[in-house]
Amino acid sequence: MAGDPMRRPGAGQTRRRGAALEEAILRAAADELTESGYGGMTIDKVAARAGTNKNAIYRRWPNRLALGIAAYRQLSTTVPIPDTGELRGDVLELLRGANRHWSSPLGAILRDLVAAAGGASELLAQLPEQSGDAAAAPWLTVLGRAVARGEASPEALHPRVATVAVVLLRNEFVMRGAPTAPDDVLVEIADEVYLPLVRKRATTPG
Amino acid sequence: MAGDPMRRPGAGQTRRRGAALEEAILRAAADELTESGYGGMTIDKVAARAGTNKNAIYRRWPNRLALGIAAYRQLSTTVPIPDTGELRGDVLELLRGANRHWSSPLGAILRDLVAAAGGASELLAQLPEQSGDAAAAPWLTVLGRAVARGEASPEALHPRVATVAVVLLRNEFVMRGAPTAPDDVLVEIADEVYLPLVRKRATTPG
DNA sequence: TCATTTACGGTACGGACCGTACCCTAAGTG
DNA sequence: CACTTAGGGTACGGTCCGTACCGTAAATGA
Repeated sequence: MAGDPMRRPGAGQTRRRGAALEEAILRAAADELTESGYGGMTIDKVAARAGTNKNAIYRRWPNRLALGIAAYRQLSTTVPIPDTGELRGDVLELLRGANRHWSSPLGAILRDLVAAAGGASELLAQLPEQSGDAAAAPWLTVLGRAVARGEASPEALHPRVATVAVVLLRNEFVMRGAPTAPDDVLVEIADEVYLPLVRKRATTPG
Repeated sequence: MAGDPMRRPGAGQTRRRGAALEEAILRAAADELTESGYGGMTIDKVAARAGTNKNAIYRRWPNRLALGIAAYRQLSTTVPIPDTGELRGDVLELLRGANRHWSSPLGAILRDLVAAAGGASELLAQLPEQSGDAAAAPWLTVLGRAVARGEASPEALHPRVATVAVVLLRNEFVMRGAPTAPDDVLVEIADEVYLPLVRKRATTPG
């Protein structure tokens, strides 16, 4: 399973081209990413695993980072939106999902990619979870239901407000290098920050 | 100013040792950091600029990252704590300071270092602004005064709550690769999230 | 004062990768 | 069945890390 080129060694060596080859490269790159992380994803190794060579890769992607981002996109999955019936439960569920994601190997890869992009927004934009509104969508959905139930204020239906909780959690990973945030932290973020923020609040003075 | 070894070329070449040499190396590394960023801070270049060689460096730091962190500490300065007389003014002032910091070359260096540490908490802890409570201190001070004035709720005097604003701003830098966050964003963070959060709030149901 | 130990400086090297170049050949194309 | 396009094999230059070795200046102490 590791290191086996996709080409059958002895069989009729039909030489892949175009899309077929591209998919093989992406699969190989994704495998390398999950096995060794972005730092360990070497162009030579990807080429070897895909049963091709560096030419075919550099003909398609300008550099290692671009390949890494493309490969990561194959690995990222969409988040299921919880519906526990009350806001707090949904919030904790979303936070736990994010916690699992960021503490998984996938999370480490994503952090490395973001770091390697070094603020190049045209590259960052290619990462699914950076697409801003894409990341905000589940939160807005959950909040929308809470607003309908009267649990949350309509003013909270604002991307920056809605995503506060997950941004705080992400900060835990970036600053502390924590492997996994303990559940206390999630509860604290929810109870001390997020829920007070989005619940119906009195109009504030001056 | 660039590339000049600290040793006078022709003069009596008194060979530096111990602390004197260590300081010279750190100065050279800090200069390289500001000139070329962390990615451009090469061990060879640091050694050349310090007028020494790689041995002297590797005898003191185990690798490039450790040297980078040590050098960065020399560059980081402490934040002045604003006192405008009202919470909103202080918050915006602190946010603007953070904005300047993160968008400066120093901010890029810090991001690269955090990224290179890749979650190694023993390294991250060496960075001044990661020391958690150190970063929270100005916010707690400003909030403390606001609480005394009756502008903020005492419950806000909690590191995780107090630092929410700057965490959100930092997120702007990490996710978007924005050079500088426009002032609108700071105002939005303050008015939409932070101030509603820390102002006196009614005890929440359930 | 002089032998001994310690720490620097010079230099070379192995090793890992990146990204590029060349050349041959299989796969598509008309 | 030419002809063009895209893969595959391979080699190479270049950069940088981290280590090793060896001669020598600086500290140490008898």
